[in-house]
Amino acid sequence: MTGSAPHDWDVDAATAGRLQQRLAAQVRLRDETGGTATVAGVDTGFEADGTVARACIAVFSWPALTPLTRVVGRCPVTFPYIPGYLSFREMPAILEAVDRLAELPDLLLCDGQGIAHPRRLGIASHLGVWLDRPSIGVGKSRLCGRFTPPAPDKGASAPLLDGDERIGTVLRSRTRVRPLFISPGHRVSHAAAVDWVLACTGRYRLPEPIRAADRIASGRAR
DNA sequence: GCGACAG
DNA sequence: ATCTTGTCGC
Repeated sequence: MTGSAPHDWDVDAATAGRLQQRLAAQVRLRDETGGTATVAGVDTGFEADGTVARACIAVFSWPALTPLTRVVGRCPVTFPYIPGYLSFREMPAILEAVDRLAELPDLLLCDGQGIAHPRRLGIASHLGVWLDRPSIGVGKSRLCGRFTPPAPDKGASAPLLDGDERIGTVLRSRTRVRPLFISPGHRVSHAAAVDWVLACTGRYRLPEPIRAADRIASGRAR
């Protein structure tokens, strides 16, 4: 469907790191989400004792946010969990799910980081570049970067910094909840990334598309 | 050498 | 991520 080299997943951490550096150079931070008509949530869970990765992509219409379709992809796990290399563990299953989509969503909200990553290629950026699609990283906790806690009110935010470089936004998606770590994945700006997350968030901490994907990926819904 | 560390 | 009951708070 998209992508390129067949086996960029069967590598060791050192090779994966070089691959991340190379792909990070392709990330664009200009907002290109203008004509968005569909927004998808992407999340991965595990089954068979953590032996198999199960990814779900839940697609919604925009701006009505009506559920349109959802697909699931599975793949044997071949890469261990190493902070900073998450995409090499989960992307194979995500791409299996992508293959089951009739058409690519206009915008992808991924569970995990975008450029808020040591080499600026968290899973949201990796997927966005791979599919050449706008993507946003929605992390439930911090991987790297420094920040001052944002005010407790919904919408309050603080920049996530790595030295003097801005790599994301620490965002209070709901009043008095633990903040989310938002960062551009690909073809989205910092500001647009935050706007999209807030626009897709309803009564809960996580945006609806990700919640929907999460319920299925984690195996507690169908 | 000593912490930190997405899911 | 996943293993797990009750429990605290809105």
